[in-house]
Amino acid sequence: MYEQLRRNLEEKITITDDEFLKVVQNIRKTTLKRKKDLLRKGDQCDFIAFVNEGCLRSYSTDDRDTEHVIQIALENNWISDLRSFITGDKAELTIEALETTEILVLQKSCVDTLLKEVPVLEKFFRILYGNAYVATVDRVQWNISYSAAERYEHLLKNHPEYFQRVPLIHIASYLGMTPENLSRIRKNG
Amino acid sequence: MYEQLRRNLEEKITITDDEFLKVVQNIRKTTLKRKKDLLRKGDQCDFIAFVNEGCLRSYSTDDRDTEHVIQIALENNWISDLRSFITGDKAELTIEALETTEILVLQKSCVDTLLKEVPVLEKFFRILYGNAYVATVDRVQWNISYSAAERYEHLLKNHPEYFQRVPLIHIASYLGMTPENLSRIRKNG
DNA sequence: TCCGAATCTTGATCTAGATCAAGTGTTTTT
DNA sequence: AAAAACACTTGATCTAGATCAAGATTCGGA
Repeated sequence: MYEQLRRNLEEKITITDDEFLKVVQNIRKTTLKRKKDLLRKGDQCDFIAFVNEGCLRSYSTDDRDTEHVIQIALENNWISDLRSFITGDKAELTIEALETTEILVLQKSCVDTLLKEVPVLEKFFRILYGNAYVATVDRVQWNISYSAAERYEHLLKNHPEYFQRVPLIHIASYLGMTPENLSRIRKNG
Repeated sequence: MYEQLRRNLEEKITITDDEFLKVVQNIRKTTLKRKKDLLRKGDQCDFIAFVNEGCLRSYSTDDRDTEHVIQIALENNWISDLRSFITGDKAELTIEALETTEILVLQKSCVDTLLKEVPVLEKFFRILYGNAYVATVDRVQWNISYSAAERYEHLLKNHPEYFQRVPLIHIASYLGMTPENLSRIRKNG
């Protein structure tokens, strides 16, 4: 049940059975059906979620009601509106299940308690934020520096699994282009 | 000398005189002349720098040798190639002084020691990474969602100080547009 | 204080990618 | 099993912003 989570933590930190038990005690397991929202824009995001099985996307919605996919999270990844989680501001993102998805939810209030009980988690969160940062900087640089076709090739190389699981319409949005354009790129390139 | 740094730390954490002294002992003060590089692409970025006085920019360089400004850092801000700092990979960014600039440099090796001596800095770094993340997500969302003119208005509102200090050519790059386009937007809008 | 380099502006043209529109194919739900 | 919603493709057109070019202005180092 929690082995996958434990492995994920141990990629970043060393944790004792006792400490891990404390983590588990602060976790809530949930299953979401396809199309169901884990978080809605405007609510406060007071959790981070670990994907055990399934797939979610987070997206923002602009003035013109256009959706922009920010993150795609398959199993063994964390998803949240980290900005809202960190600052306490209202969420700008909506998080939606793309398939029936099982997640482990870690509430912010629990995190605060846990950080005192299990200080090594400070390191875990530092690394988690660091990785989130690196991934996002990557995206900024790619969006700035490369053409739509180049961005597509890069994602296909680095995340081929997305193309097996996620509708192209969401991948196009994640890549910052229209589905029509992605379709044409796939046809030619 | 170090009051500004102390205030910056205390915006995020509570730190004792003793702890702060340990931080200061691990810091190196440097002054950079205009146009001089603090970091060059390809080197490892083994530090983070706090700007005491002056102004720096970080930028990436793509295949076509086009520069893309990633960060503008005036006094009281931290600058680094955080990705390289975190992962140990070679830096993709160059950091250059835009004016004569005084910085406080915190070496990665010192950070590792410091984190053991002053555990509260784990929290500081977690927050620093968190803020870096939030700022970067902001940028992704703005670049995705808004037109060049809207991005300009937003930056003008949130960072009017940039327009007093930083050449428009770098601001244009930061905003993801050509200097010509920025010039026209400023003329009309 | 002067010279060269950097910065900024304006005009003319070009293009990657968006938008609009319509049809086909494929899941999901009932 | 049928209907409805969703996903994908292809074509025609449009446009924000890039690129190219050239002149005017400002800045900063010797």
